[in-house]
Amino acid sequence: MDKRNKSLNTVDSWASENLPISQHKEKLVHAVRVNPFLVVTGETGSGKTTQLPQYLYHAGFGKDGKIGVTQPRRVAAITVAQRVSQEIGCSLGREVGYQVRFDDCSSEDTVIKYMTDGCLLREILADPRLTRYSVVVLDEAHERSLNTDILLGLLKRKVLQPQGGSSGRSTPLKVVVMSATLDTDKLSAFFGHCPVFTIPGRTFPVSERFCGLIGPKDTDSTVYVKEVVKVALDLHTSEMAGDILVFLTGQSEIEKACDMLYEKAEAVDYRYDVRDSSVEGLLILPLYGSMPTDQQRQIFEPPPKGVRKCVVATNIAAMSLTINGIRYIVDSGFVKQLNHNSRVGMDILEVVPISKSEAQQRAGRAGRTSAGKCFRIYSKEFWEKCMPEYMVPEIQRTSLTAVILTLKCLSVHDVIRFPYLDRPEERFILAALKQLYQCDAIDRRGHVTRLGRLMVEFPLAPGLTRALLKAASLGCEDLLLPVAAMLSVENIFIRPGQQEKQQDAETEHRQLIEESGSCNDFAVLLGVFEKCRASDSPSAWCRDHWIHWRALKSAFNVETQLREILLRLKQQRDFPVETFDGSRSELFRRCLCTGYFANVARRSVGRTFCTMDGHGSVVHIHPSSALFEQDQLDWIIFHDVLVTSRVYIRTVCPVRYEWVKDLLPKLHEVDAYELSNVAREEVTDEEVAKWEAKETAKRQAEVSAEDSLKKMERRNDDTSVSEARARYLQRKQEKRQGKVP
DNA sequence: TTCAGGATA
Repeated sequence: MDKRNKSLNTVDSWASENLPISQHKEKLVHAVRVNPFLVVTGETGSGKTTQLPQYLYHAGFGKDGKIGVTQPRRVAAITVAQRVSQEIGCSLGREVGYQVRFDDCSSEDTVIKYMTDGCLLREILADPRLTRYSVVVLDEAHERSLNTDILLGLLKRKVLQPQGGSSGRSTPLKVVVMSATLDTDKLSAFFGHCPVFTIPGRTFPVSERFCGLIGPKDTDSTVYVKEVVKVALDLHTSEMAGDILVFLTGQSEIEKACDMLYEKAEAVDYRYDVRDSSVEGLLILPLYGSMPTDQQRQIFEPPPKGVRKCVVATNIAAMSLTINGIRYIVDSGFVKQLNHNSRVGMDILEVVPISKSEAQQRAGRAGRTSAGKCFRIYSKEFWEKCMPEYMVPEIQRTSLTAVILTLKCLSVHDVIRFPYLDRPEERFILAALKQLYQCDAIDRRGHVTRLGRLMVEFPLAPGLTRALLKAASLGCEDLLLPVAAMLSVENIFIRPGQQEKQQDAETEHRQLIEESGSCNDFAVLLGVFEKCRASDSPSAWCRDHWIHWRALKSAFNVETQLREILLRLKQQRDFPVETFDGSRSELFRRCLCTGYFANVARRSVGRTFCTMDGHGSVVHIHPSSALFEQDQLDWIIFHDVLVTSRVYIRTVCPVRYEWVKDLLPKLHEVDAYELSNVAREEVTDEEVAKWEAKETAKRQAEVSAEDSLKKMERRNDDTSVSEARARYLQRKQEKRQGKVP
């Protein structure tokens, strides 16, 4: 083992003493002792993540309970726990441990527990008062992950509620929120203007330059690949030794840029054109999430002598990976972001400008080991006019269905007035409530049903969980468990960039579709899962069929986890049991209908379909589907929507009208404001019974399908939300005046 | 007639 490796693995005892945070040790411990809430801010390199929990541990905070520290990402939770266990001098999993999905490395002895924010949220479901913790530290709060945002709101409430003997905790829970950026005033105000503790960072200065190649009018994102290449080559010839990190948006852009870099570097011999005589060549390396890990090794190794390394990466290099030796940054100024569009009720992957704080974080990647330089391809004007101060937090961009169910299960009934640090748009919350009502997770008054309590246990989207539970009640969970697992991992079908290989892959995939023996994409997924698992060499089977082995391996893991959860729940006495008389194919598709009936579409003109969710969007079946170019379809359900050149639906299954017709009224009959439980105390059981009787009568009156479709479309247009609110308020007022019995 | 940024339980 060489020296470099050794120094990476040993913990130098003086290092932690030398960190910027160490001189604030006593003050920090005191601040936690006297305040229920504390905000700690400090740049990367301040040592707050590794040191603060240790200070609290040595100060005795671990005597009354654990010190829990959350991270938004798995790797961070694991590596920080490793580091801290070495510093304390215990084996990992004893006094210092971690817990992430599929990997619990903690024990009864564990006092400092690092975990993902999602893990802590799960723990709160089982133990709402967090009786096993004395301190909870939410780290990286500035990243504003969905789970951290929910935890912020929950912890704000938990600590303010009176606690004592009966609640199972002797001392009040302490909450520390750690954030890197300067937006700490908002966090402090959120927690009743709690104190903010600032720790100076230890990073090197990074000079920033706007190259001005992209201005506010350059909305066409294809330009930035070319500009980024130009700037990277310019700096290669004009700057002193040091590696380059280029930020781009995605795999295809990165591959394009790498091709161009190679081409140009060959056309002009850059080895003889560089300012620094110690730099001879350029090593170009792509880096993105779905890249095979064996190809990533070179990225983290120092380049050969005389060679400058140029890593072309996605945001993965800004968030979760650190590459040593980077001195130069080339920032495209863009990122791909999944945004929920509630007007069409779909998620759209968009290329958007990054925020100023993200740009600063990207620049900071050049100042980890020495002073660096950041080249931004956009103009100062672009910075000022197009880039927001902070990123829109995840909670305001994504589907809230699963999160709202979690809140409801934690007795947060009025989910609209929950203390959000940044409130999601009301229509997003209402849409989530509606979806939960549609899959029977909550009742008309917004209360969690027995089914909803079962559903919250699964780490899946509620619609998929509903289909799984339906199958379980019918005793055919073996059909849905693999499907649920396959749909919760990344796409398993490989689509290579090269034309020849692409055709090869397509032939293999078509073969798999035919072998599944049915025109149903869900059945294709089930077939792939079963065939691969049954083969002698699953990894070779994947290679032969152009299937992502990494994705399938993780699907096997997820399936096992889902099966364990289901087994546990099935032991409950009141687990639902149903019977069904029909073919296996029909059984399978009817289970899917139960979960996905909100995603139902009907044939429209030609090969287009029209969604029946009230938006009435025109959609196309994606060319990768088994149902693509099928002419005999009428009603279909689908798993998700992809908006690119057209609105595509993927993972499709044909259904019969009789299977969905009884479910369809549920798509439009409900008043979403009632579900939010704004006026829980005012809605009586009798009122609900009357309302339901009225709805049944209305349903019976709907004679033809055509009729109900028209009604649905009318009721669910853009004004439906305001109308619903008006109806609700009117009823409330009438009730107050005694008009309604 | 196609194109998946990054996470998470």
